[in-house]
Amino acid sequence: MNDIDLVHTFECGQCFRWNEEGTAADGSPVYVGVAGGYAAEAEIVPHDGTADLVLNVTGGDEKFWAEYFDLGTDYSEIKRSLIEKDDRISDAAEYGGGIRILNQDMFEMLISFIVSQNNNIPRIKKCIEAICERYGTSLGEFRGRERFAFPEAEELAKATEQELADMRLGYRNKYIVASTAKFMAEGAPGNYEEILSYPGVGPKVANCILLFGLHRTDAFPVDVWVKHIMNDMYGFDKSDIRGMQKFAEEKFGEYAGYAQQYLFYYYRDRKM
DNA sequence: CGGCAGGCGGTTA
DNA sequence: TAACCGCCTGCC
Repeated sequence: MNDIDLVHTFECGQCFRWNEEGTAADGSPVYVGVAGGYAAEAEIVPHDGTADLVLNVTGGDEKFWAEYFDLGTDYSEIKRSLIEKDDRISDAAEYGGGIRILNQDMFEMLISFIVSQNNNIPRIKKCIEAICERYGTSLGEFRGRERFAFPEAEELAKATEQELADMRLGYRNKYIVASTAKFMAEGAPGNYEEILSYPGVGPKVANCILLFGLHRTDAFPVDVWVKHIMNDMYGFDKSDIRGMQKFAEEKFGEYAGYAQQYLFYYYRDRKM
């Protein structure tokens, strides 16, 4: 399989619990993370002129991990389709060509993207790790460190606003407590309107949850970076979020989420 | 010290 | 329904 690269996949802003923790003999990065309540190590190993994803996991069957890494999707076809619709995206689709949109847990996405608002990635990761260590189940030691699952809603429901405030989550503490309670009471949200009804969830966060938690690949989250990009590449006024959404819907359709990830990853490395 | 960051929610007009 | 502003915190 050629359309997979761990740096592209884990550094494009979609997940917060995978980190490069070593290097393979050939110099390629080795990532360690937790997904679905299992700790895992991931690396890419060259094989017959292509690349194999090799996992060392503490649990989860082959089906789970294939689904998690979206291995059943033909990304070459997606990139071809996007470039055909708009050749301005071709450089970005090539640059981040190994991105895979992970199939992640809905509740984890809900809380993680609430934490992400007005925040940067290193700090988001620290906050989420602190939540996992305090409220999540221990998975025992893996690769030299104790690992923790992201807490289930019933586990996180034990958290108080004060505890979360003490963990430096800031004004988001109220949203986490309220959204966890809502999730417990109503079950997982299934569409944009339901996601948007969660406290602390606005349009940007809701689109992230749609894309990463429900794999709704037509979702197109517009954050400040995407505003910069849409202004720079397509001339949109930075305040015209509705225009950007409409453009993405009409131009990229069911592949808008992939387009957003390629553009985001491409521009982020260029530090506009 | 002030300004800002990968937004949201409440208040205005 | 658009525009504005306060907000926790960390970093510059």
